[in-house]
Amino acid sequence: MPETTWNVTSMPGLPNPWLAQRCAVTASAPASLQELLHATGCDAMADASAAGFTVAVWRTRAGAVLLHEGAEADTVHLVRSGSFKCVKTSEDGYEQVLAFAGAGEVLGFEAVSRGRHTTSVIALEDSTVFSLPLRELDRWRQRFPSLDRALQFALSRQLARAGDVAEMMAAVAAETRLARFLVWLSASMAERGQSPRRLYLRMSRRDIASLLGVAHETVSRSFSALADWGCLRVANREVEIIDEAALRACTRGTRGPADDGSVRHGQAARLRSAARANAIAA
Amino acid sequence: MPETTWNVTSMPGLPNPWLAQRCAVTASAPASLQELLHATGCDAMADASAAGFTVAVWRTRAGAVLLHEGAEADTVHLVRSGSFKCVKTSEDGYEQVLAFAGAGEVLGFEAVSRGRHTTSVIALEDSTVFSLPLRELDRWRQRFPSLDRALQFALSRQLARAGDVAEMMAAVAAETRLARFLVWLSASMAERGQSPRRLYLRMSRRDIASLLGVAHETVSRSFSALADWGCLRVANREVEIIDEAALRACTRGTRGPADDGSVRHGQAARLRSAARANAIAA
DNA sequence: CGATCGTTTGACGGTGCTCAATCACCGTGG
DNA sequence: CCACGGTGATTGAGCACCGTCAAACGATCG
Repeated sequence: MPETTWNVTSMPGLPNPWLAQRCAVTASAPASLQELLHATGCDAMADASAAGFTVAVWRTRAGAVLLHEGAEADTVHLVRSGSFKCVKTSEDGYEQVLAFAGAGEVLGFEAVSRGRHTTSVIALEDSTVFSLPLRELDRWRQRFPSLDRALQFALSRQLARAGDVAEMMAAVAAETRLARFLVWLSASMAERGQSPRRLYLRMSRRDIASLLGVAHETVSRSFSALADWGCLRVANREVEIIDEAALRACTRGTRGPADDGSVRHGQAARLRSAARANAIAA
Repeated sequence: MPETTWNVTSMPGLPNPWLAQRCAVTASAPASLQELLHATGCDAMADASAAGFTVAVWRTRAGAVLLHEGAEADTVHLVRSGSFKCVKTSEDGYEQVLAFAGAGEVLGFEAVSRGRHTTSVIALEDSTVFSLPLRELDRWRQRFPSLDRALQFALSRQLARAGDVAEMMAAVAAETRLARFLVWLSASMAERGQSPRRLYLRMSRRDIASLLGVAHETVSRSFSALADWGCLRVANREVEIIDEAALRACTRGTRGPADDGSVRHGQAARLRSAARANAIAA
């Protein structure tokens, strides 16, 4: 299997210059359908007729751009290992992070309806993806019902995750947003069989800030606050959840019920006491 | 065709009492596959073998709950006419709006991966939906490739829309968020062949506020501001876009590029002058 | 070891959230 | 017919939180 490598320093025809970034994506050994199904976490069994059938696998280095916003779409990817961020880059160069994606997640499917990718996808670490050519996809799905089921399952999860992201961004207090993000991340790790307690953040503070819709300094402050309140132990990108109940208490706190007249002033003070109360109760 | 009607005043087994709401959903005359395909906006042609094949149609009154968060999922819906809001209800009763959905959009597909619905879906006006039973869906998709294509197309668009929502919520200034929402809504109306200038908002200010992640008073103030700046004419729920260029100017404004050191102070003042500058230029 | 980037912490000012009052709109019932 | 709540929308006032700017520190990599 020849290893093809290419670098894209400029993407002619793209609307804005910020999209031009170095791209380091290489082909790797193809994988069996069985392995793809396993990655999705869907319990579908490989079809009998799938013997010998393989799907292409690509390797991406940390920081590499797997999909370019605005580029023509010919492939859908499914994460095999590693992690990615999905971003929209605006004219002034601001990177809005829409989601983080780990093993089993679909990348680039939005392009099916528009022909072009609506987001850029960037690897947060050295990663591998299954590549499904759009040209063949319909045929493959018809031939291998298990592949079809796995894809529908993954798409469904993608939609659910989009809702989760909105829920994180919608919180009032910055600490609440971060707490929700960490609980979400913890759950994601648990789903993949990793420790829900000890988290290693593959993304920068700035990326987290972008996802949550706050300034990156505020994320830093929120980490410190949650650590002060005894929820976390933070060392750079290593986060340990000390008191899950207290952290979960911090995830509560919305804009309040539509028709409730109760007093609801000083969100930050409320959060502090909530975390403390939970710490004492434990 | 008998018209079956039922009312659900309480949903036993649901985690929280706020989810219990009156539900007024009735069966209507089934529709052809051809009509379903047309609703999606996908250009797939109906299959030859689809003659006589029909899908169930439901009618929902304004305010009715089509899908209950936490309820077991057995159906996927596709909007035929009208509009809906998708909400997550938290323990304290706050309704977080995740999205608004119009004709051609998929409702309830997130449940495929989790078995239960993760959001409630509420009709904003009298509406109709195509109902696709999950039990039959895989079989139908296999028998009618055009149905399959339409569904994939709609799912893809759903994912793209989730990104749009994140983009709206991510903006710094409240006026920017509202401006993005209005531009988005205008584009949605145009896609469906309606006027992109004169908008009738089916949702309340509170719903908009929830989607954008701000207080509903702030939405009201932002409407007034955009009207003052000559972008809009606002009369209750009727909105006319007077100066699209000025409105579009208000959609710009992010947290600024990652590595740019230029001065960026007083977002509100910037917006005012941006809208004015555009108004003068025109 | 210097350069660059990411992270943390501080200070200050502005924006938006909370609370509150008012008005408009609407269906109901006196 | 108009009073009567009820809901939704608008506007104002005060203050808390977070964004902006700035500087220092730490990590990583050449």
